[in-house]
Amino acid sequence: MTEQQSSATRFPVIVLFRHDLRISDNRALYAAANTGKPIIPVFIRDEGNTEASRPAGGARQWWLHHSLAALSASLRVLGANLVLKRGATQTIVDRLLDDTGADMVLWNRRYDPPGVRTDTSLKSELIRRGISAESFDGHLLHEPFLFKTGTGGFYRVYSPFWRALTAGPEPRDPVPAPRTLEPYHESMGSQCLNDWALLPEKPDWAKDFAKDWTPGENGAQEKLAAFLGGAIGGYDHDRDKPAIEATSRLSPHLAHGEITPFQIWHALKSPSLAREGRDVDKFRREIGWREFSYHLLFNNPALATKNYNASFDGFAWQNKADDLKAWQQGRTGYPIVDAGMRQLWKTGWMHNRVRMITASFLIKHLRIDWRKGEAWFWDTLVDADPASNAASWQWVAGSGADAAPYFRIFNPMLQGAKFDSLGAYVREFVPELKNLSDKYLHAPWLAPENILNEAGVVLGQNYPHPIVDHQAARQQALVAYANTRKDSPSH
DNA sequence: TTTTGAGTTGTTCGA
DNA sequence: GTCGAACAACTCAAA
Repeated sequence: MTEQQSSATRFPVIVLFRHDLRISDNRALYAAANTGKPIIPVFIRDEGNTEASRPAGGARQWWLHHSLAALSASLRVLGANLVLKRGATQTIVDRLLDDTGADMVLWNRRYDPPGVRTDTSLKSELIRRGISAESFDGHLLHEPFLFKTGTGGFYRVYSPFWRALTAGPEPRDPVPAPRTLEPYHESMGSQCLNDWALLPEKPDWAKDFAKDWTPGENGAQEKLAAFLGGAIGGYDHDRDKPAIEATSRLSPHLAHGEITPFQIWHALKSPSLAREGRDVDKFRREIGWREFSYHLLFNNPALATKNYNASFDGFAWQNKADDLKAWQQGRTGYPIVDAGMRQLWKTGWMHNRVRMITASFLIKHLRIDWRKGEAWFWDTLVDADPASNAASWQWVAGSGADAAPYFRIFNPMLQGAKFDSLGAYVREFVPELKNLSDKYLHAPWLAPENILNEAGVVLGQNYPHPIVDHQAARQQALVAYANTRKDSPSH
């Protein structure tokens, strides 16, 4: 070995972690390990300004704390120490390069607009200075900047998007976790995770989260294995029933990159699942919706703040503060809505079907701007995702790409009766109604006085009267929508 | 260029 | 009780 080669191998390589908190199927980490160089894994908390990233909401911060602890432990087993830093990405990286003499920086790509901006500028700056900088896939099966319609645009409708995605080359296989990492022995002055104060105190509203969730890569793999070994068998049939554990619950793990869509895709090809073809297809399409949401966000950076369809800009929102508060606290008087909002607050997650019901209620029954709902979900969901959250709220509002028609207004009583017919979901999260019979559970105000008495329900005291009348609210929403269409410039 | 078929998740009304 | 139509056109994506 020449003098030059041996000195080249001595320079460490920096691996940036962001929302890819895993060691398996981590192509940046894998590539770093293959260089044989000492490795410095770094997580930079770059939340000083919204130009760099949308600051994590409270529930995501709780998750992030535990996920970083898990990642740190996994890396230590491999021989590397995770370095925690806080500040602007470029500044921190510059300092690390100066301090260590590292000549290579690797990371996995982000697709949210601030992340893209930050990483694009970082890469060009590093390359300009002769530092080797490379990024890898992992967060998405498709690269939004490569994925185009036949005429060169981006997809605005899900079905053609999905057809094109599945007609393309089979997604790559996952790469394994590195067996070992070459340690870097200098102290890097890592900050202390506890000092970041990511966990809530006084009150500790996340105290029940750990009953449902195990943040980290191991937790993610356990959830996947449990799902593929069980619930996927009834996925097509039961996934809309919130009382049944019929969904994968992988969303927070995906949001933090503790598992990749490549790993999920690969696992779905297992021969043991061959008999569940229909359910597997259905689940794959949900992965597809996550991809589509990122596709939309990548091509519409303001997806979380601006109506995708500008003809909604003139919509007459009511935005009553009391109504918003009642919705957030699960006190609307509509049991299925309240159950959902309380599940969200208690567990940091809400069943997908109920997300649609609660979102529809906020937007159409209360006529509160979808952005206020999006912001609440962003703050309270452990799986809050910049793409899925924004795209889904716009979908419900009717303002999004390939959105639900505006006149599609969920009826909370019907939805409750249809998808929580036995009432187990409502009874779990709205216990004050638990003794009410199925017949009135989704519309307690219709129950005769004696039935309410027997169930211990006193409307207006231990459970609210409905804050709006369904029929009237529906009519008003349709009128507001019709007026918007009349006023919109395109008409 | 034009045409064509299609488009996650619903509700209500009236026959 | 069941069923089909109306609700709104609009625009996308590919042939």
